[in-house]
Amino acid sequence: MKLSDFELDVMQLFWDEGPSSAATIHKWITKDKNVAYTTVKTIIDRLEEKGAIQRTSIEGRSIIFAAAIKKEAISTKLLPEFVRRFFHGNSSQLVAHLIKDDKLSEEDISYLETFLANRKTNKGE
Amino acid sequence: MKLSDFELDVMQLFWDEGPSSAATIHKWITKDKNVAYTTVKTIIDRLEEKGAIQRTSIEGRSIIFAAAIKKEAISTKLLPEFVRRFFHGNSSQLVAHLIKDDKLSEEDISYLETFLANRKTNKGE
DNA sequence: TCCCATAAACTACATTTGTAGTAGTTTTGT
DNA sequence: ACAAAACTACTACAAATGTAGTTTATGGGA
Repeated sequence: MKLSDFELDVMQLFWDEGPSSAATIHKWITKDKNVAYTTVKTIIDRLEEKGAIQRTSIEGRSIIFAAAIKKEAISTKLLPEFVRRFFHGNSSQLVAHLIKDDKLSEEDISYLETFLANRKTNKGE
Repeated sequence: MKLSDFELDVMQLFWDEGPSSAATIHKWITKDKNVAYTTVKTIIDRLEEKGAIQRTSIEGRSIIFAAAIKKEAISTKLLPEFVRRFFHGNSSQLVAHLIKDDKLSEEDISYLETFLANRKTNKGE
């Protein structure tokens, strides 16, 4: 299943906020960018057609939709592609890049160091 | 500058292999998927129009193109977006994901250890 | 020198994507 | 009970994307 950028942003909300109506999604989306309600509704229609979301119930006249696919299903497919494209398929280069660009806190880095150390320890099992 | 998937794949080759003709790029591309020469040429034309590549010389009747933008310029823009979408904007979650899913090879781990060690050495400057 | 394989340039076209308007319907406040 | 607000379903449309054919010109081998 291929999702566009906008579709992914909407899925984001279903994943993070749970089952929602088009109106609710629209409210969230407009915090970031100004789009008409019908625009969001169209994206939702397309997501339903693609099978990424499904109707779960009705509240008043509003249809409540919920994610029908897991976020991991998408990220697991896109991450390797991303790594392939920009880091020669080498995940460690991505991590190095994050460190270099100061995207990781000292705490994150300590954790990583601990992990690396432990991993070595546990290897001979 | 926004590049499509196919355009990114072609840029990949310019970045990794250096200045090339459309024919050469086509040869490389067809190792992965079967597309007509003209298809690749169209992508190259579009990349040129977008300013992502530029003509550097002519060999016989072939135009040699080369990347006009750095790979980092693209990854630096796309990575945060990717992290935002799939890891709540939290890079450490991405790292955790890589660790959990065993996406780091022995090589990756050595690389990271070296990288982290060097980083420590250079920190107090 | 002359022809042809080949490369560039241009054109084409279906599909996807972002964006939104309109028409019809139903819940709900008064 | 009725009208307004709001929500769905449908339609529209330009731009981007993936894909490739056609036309034209020319570098290079026979």
